[in-house]
Amino acid sequence: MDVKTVCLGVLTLGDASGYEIRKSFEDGPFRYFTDAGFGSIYPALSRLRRDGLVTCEEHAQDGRPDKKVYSITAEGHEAFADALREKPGPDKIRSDLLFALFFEHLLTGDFVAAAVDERIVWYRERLAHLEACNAAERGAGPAFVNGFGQAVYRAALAYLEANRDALVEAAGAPSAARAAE
Amino acid sequence: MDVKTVCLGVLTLGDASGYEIRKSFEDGPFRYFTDAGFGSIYPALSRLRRDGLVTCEEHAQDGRPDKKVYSITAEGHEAFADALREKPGPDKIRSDLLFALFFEHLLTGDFVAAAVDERIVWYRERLAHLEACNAAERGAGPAFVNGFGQAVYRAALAYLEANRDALVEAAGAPSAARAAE
DNA sequence: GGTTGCATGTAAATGGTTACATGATTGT
DNA sequence: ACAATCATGTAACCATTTACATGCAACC
Repeated sequence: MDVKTVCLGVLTLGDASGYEIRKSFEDGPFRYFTDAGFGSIYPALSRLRRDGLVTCEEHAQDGRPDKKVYSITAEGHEAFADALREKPGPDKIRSDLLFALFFEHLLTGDFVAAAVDERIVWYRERLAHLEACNAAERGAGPAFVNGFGQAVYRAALAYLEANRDALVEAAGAPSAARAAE
Repeated sequence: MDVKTVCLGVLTLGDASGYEIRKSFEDGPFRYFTDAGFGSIYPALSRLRRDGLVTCEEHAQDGRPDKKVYSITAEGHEAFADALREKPGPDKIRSDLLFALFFEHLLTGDFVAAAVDERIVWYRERLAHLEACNAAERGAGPAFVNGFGQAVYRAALAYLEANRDALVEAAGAPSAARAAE
């Protein structure tokens, strides 16, 4: 999903500034779809405005730059609905860690153990965040998406926990063995 | 993972041409890490060669362009091992479909049903492919990665199958209802 | 005094996709 | 005849990331 479409999606839920949209990418449900920073959001909003898909109202503030609050227009809604109906591309899992672990024979047991343990903690945090969301109140769509995320994270976490030791042993643990002597 | 590193990784498994590397992105285990096309692989190989991380031997062929077979060098191996040891970024799931389903209230039941059913078939195919791979023979790393993929795909598939009907109903099915009258 | 949060944006660099360009062979 | 497979590569375009640039307020 390109940044423009995701911004449009956020704006269907209510008016927001570029800063607030970014925040919603950090905390909100969109965290699991995009991680766009200011450098892509601000240009995206400018283009959406130029194309008439959003409007912008400036609210003066003291000691800070004007807050620009964006609202989606009727054309924006239409463009967004069109984008949603486009044939979605395939789901993708991208994991630098998994790529590295594929080459386990080039790594030490120490490294593998640390990396997997760190990822287990990370998945536990993510899962707790999803469980705390209470997405059911937001409607069927958000609940479905939240549930999907939970299912996938739970599976990933369980797999890492169950297979960590075997992989660490296979990699061999030179410095750990030395320390145990 | 950038294309250069993935190419290096493929070459640690054996010499290959750009064309063969691309093929391995379609069929092999790297399918789950990248989907780079020729337009990124050929420039990546040129840069790797320029930087001395790979060498290239041209094999003349009749009626076809020379086949350029690349081999990883000692410096290449070193650079690859360094890349593997870099702190991996977070795992990412990117799904256009899930994004669309979040906005279920803007979609028809028909659309949701078709999209989810299609994705169920897609996950079943992917899962079958992973199960057929017999990654265990290739070593502990490949087996671990393959198992992870299976675990995640199985969870995704089971979730879609279990929650499809509820989401379709929530979206409402205007044209289906009309047809049933 | 330093960090975090609020608030906006630009510019350069990176990286990747898509389309183009070529051309023989093999299978339907 | 047409599509697919083998085989390479370039060029234009697009999107995103990263770094820069500014500046106040609140908290520790």
